[in-house]
Amino acid sequence: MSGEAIPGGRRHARHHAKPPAPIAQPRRASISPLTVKRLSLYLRCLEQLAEDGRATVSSQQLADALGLTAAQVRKDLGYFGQFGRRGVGYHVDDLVRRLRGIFGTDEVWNVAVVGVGSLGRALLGYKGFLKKGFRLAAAFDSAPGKIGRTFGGVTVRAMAHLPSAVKRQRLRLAILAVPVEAAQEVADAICDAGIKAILNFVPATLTVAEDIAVIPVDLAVQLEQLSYLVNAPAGGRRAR
Amino acid sequence: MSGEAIPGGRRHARHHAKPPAPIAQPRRASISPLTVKRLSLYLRCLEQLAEDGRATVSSQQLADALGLTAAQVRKDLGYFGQFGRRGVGYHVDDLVRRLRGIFGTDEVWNVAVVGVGSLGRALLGYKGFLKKGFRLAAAFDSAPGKIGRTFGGVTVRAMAHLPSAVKRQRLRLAILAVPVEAAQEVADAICDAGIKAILNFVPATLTVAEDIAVIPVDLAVQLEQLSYLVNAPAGGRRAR
DNA sequence: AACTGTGAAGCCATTCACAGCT
DNA sequence: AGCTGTGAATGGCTTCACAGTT
Repeated sequence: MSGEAIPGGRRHARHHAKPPAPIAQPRRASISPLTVKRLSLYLRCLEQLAEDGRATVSSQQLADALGLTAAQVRKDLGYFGQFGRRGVGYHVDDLVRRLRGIFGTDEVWNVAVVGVGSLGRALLGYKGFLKKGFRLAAAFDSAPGKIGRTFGGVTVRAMAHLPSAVKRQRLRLAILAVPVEAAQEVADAICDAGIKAILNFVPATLTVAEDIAVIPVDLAVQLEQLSYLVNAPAGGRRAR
Repeated sequence: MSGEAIPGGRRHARHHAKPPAPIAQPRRASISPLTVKRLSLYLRCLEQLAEDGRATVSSQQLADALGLTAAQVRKDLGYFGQFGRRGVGYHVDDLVRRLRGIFGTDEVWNVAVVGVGSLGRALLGYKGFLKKGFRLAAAFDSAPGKIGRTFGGVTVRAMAHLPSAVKRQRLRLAILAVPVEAAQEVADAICDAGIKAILNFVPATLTVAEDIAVIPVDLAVQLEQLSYLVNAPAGGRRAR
């Protein structure tokens, strides 16, 4: 009811490589979500390395830092181009730039926070997003008592203002943090307003159009994963 | 590098079914984390169905509600026992009970919140965890200004009290929400105190003993996944 | 000598398809 | 007839292993 059959479009004419590759954002061809998730971890790690002043890093070092294999690091990066230099490794600053290009976070994305309960407020107060290329730039709620109040420098507006804000502020991402009863209705409004992707903190499965991306973050589910692991007689531990 | 080589034991002499099967928590044999995650979603969905007064549900209906296939639902459940009745489906209340047994959440788990910044406070204020079997029962911080204050009915204590609280309150899970610089140090303290699993909100990879489970929840990473999907010229949308 | 990039192999997860209950 | 439980087939992700580059 959501992970629809993928269009499965034919695409991607493979033009053969160029040695170091010109700019970021090269070929594409439906990359696994697992790969994309690891890409985020590579980026986070590389940003740390850059801050520490490291110039280059090998796939093995990256793998060790994240609990992966060197081959996997190379393969993941290989889907997007040839970013390394044989015998040398990857240039940290360069790879950071390329990864940001892949995510689009070389430019700042404005993000809407919809639902300003305690979680929404906590997110508005977190200053770490900007460094990663995300600015929580607008907040919406339906409670009259919240509208007009300011959290983390952002003034809460009525839901009715969402569509115009989407255009004016070029909002493409929304963080959904409303009560579970309201979730689907609000999600519909968000999509109608022109938002392209939703980070869903609500413990409910949203039904949205095919071209809207949704990533669920259900904290109770995460705790359950943990209690399973602790409860399990045998079996694997999780990484990190 | 984490998902250790599996024992791979031969086991499970197939003793032919017992109609409804005795109690929950039957066989086990290193289940995929992906399966465990879906199990949480089944449970969430079933709890909703139970609230709505539904008596039975088929694998197809469950699959439709979550964007999966009926075969996958049956296979996932099949790892843990024979919970359904052919020709009928699954009894909702029964399956809820069995799934809770698998997660261990038929009893309430006390959880420690370590780091009472805005995110920690928001979590302490969220009342939805208890219904899922988790009680945020203790909070710790190192800032003198926070110690003694109460959030969501929980009084913040100094980190030094963690070890005794672990024993007294039988804390096995901790939510880590401290600043990134302190994360590894605090994680070490948490593990020393006897905590068995960590929900890690800090954007850093923790190094912990093999027998400690860690599940990372990096919100910037999640936003990056979304921006990738929106940025991507072609390719799949995510579910939910 | 060090290290990347990448086909091929291996492994794991999902889907298929159907036997077996109700 | 309806629906589960599960081997077998399929498909996808990861690891291997090595050619290629610095």
